[in-house]
Amino acid sequence: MKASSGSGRVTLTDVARRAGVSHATASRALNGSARNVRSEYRDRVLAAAAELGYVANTAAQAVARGRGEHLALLVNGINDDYFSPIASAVLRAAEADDRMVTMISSRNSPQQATRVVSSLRAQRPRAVILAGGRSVTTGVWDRRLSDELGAYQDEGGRVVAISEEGLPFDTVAVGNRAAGFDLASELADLGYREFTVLAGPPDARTAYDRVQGFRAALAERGLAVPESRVIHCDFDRDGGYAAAGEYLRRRNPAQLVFAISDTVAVGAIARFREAALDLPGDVAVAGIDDVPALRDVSPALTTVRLPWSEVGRAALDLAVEQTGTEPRVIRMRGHVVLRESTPPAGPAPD
Amino acid sequence: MKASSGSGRVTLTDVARRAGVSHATASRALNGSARNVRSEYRDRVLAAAAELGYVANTAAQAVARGRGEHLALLVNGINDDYFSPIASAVLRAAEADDRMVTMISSRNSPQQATRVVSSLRAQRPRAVILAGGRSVTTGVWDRRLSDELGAYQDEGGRVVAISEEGLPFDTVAVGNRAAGFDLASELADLGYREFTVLAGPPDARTAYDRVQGFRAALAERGLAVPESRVIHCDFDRDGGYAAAGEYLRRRNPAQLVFAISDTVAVGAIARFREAALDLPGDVAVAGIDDVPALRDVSPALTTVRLPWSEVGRAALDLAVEQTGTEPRVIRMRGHVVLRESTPPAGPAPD
DNA sequence: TTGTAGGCGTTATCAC
DNA sequence: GTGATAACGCCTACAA
Repeated sequence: MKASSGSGRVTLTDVARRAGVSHATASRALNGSARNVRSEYRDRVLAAAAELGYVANTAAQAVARGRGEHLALLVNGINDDYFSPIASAVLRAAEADDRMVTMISSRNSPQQATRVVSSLRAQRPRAVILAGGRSVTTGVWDRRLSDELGAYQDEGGRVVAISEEGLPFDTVAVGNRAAGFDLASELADLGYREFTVLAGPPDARTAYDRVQGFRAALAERGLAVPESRVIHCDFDRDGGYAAAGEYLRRRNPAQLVFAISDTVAVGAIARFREAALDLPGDVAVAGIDDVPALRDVSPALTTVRLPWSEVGRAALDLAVEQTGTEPRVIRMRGHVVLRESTPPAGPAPD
Repeated sequence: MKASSGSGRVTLTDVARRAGVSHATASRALNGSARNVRSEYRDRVLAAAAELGYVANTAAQAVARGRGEHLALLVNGINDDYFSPIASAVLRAAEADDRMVTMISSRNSPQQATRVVSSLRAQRPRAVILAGGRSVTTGVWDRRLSDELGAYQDEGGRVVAISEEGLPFDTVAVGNRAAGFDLASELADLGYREFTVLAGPPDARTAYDRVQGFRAALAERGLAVPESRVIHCDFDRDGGYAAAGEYLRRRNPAQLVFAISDTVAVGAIARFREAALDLPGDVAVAGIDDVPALRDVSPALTTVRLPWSEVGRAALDLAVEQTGTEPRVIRMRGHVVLRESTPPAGPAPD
């Protein structure tokens, strides 16, 4: 039944020989596109392959076809605590499609990124997906990286960017600006008027867009966030913790603290709790992302759920679909989830 | 400088031609092992490669050499909320080594797993790492999967298993039993005497080992967990939530609820909070894993930190090191982290 | 040290 | 439909 007996690998030639046909026929029966093989032969080949435990060599296929079938996923760092929801969404979509994905991290560095894309290029994947997202600073997209990706495209590869708009590639845009906008709208509707923003790094596009959207919605209502109430910080839990400390230090309390992400919000909450603040009594808190691992924080966090699964799905479709056309951009929008951390507020602050 | 000009891919032959040497020399200068190439030629080749933007085709290399340089990582599912700490540890180690990793999920199913290993085999990676871990049921390791992995080994590939002991491969064992043992020891020292165990699935090896260790430590002290206080559940947050509900229903309160993982513990805590229990006043809670995203739950969770980074490192070393010897096994042990959720307890329960 | 030639496992082009 | 035969891009004896 299973002949893992011999120590060597089984090749197509072996299968062909055993089936009494040529390599060509065996190839066609097993992996070929045109299904022009007499069923008798086809069966013999399939049987032989099964008996020998034959497994096609994708590397050889890749060199013969000029390109592999797998996808490459470029993330910009692998944290211990959370895995980029974007990356895991892409992985899940790929799983559903039975696609292999090779992951590689750019280590948050443009220099490394070009090196890394170069070695991605070496793999000749069908497409590379840029799962940039949260911590990507605008600076990462320097000239060389673009060149490298351009070269890859020239070679016939597809590039799909997630959440990084403005790149000359197919892109799936998550509505970062919209997320901020919708959140601010709902909060204003709840009666909030005075906000402090934990704004993330000044050069992080994602963070910037979220803050922009937030402010735009407020502006429509004649509200605003003065610069004195914008606190920049790292795009993670500790950044939120530190920023919350700064907030306390400034002694300029707001009704609500808007953190550009749930992780930042959680750090802030931890800090507030240390300061014995009552949440949401003393201050309300809201984030963006709706990270599942944080469902059980208390108070339950108001946030904006981003449609990561759909984003992953869309990215995969873009990566696989054969379109020689212009860069396409798919736009997605999250939705606000109101929870305990932002109860309805009185019409005016103290 | 950079000639991404032409739309075709640049091959070794192109580089050789431009440098005025043979394929062979170019190959040796760029990727070869023996450094037997006159420095003048070498420089010319390197220059030509740079000018042309040459990137070696790993697929072709893999065909020629018989095996690729990348690693394959088999996980058993990709969750939205957290990414297996094992997988991310392996990824980080690979990143440090500049190794590419192709990820694939077995989808928690033995049938799928064999299929999946088969397609892994097709990629001819240098090694495949089994990042099984938490949700692997013993049943997953059925005959066919082993056969498939065996065949892969026969072909010259290396297999490294993480946290799944007893397999005929190199393995990095995390001390699951030890984790349970150490935790129970510390808790007993704190004065706890009566425990309920949220034990995870009956057929999950990891969970089983943790419970075993827990009981063993208690036994040494003349303590025990009666079967009536063992509650099986899914190995995730919702499992913990449900199990905690069952605990409440049984009206058989214990001093401490031991959940076989932090995620389970968090679900339980959520349920307890809904029931308006005071934690840790009414009941203490402890878990295992020390998942970073859960650092800020309240009360802060007593747990066992497992050395995932070291595990990942070790797995990578095993995967890369050339040892034709017997299956090696590296054993690692975590350490207990006592926090608010398990304050010192009085010597006797009520 | 360098180049020539053959081979790695598949696919693709053509005659048959 | 099927089977030689030539790519595919690279590596590696082997010979020079």
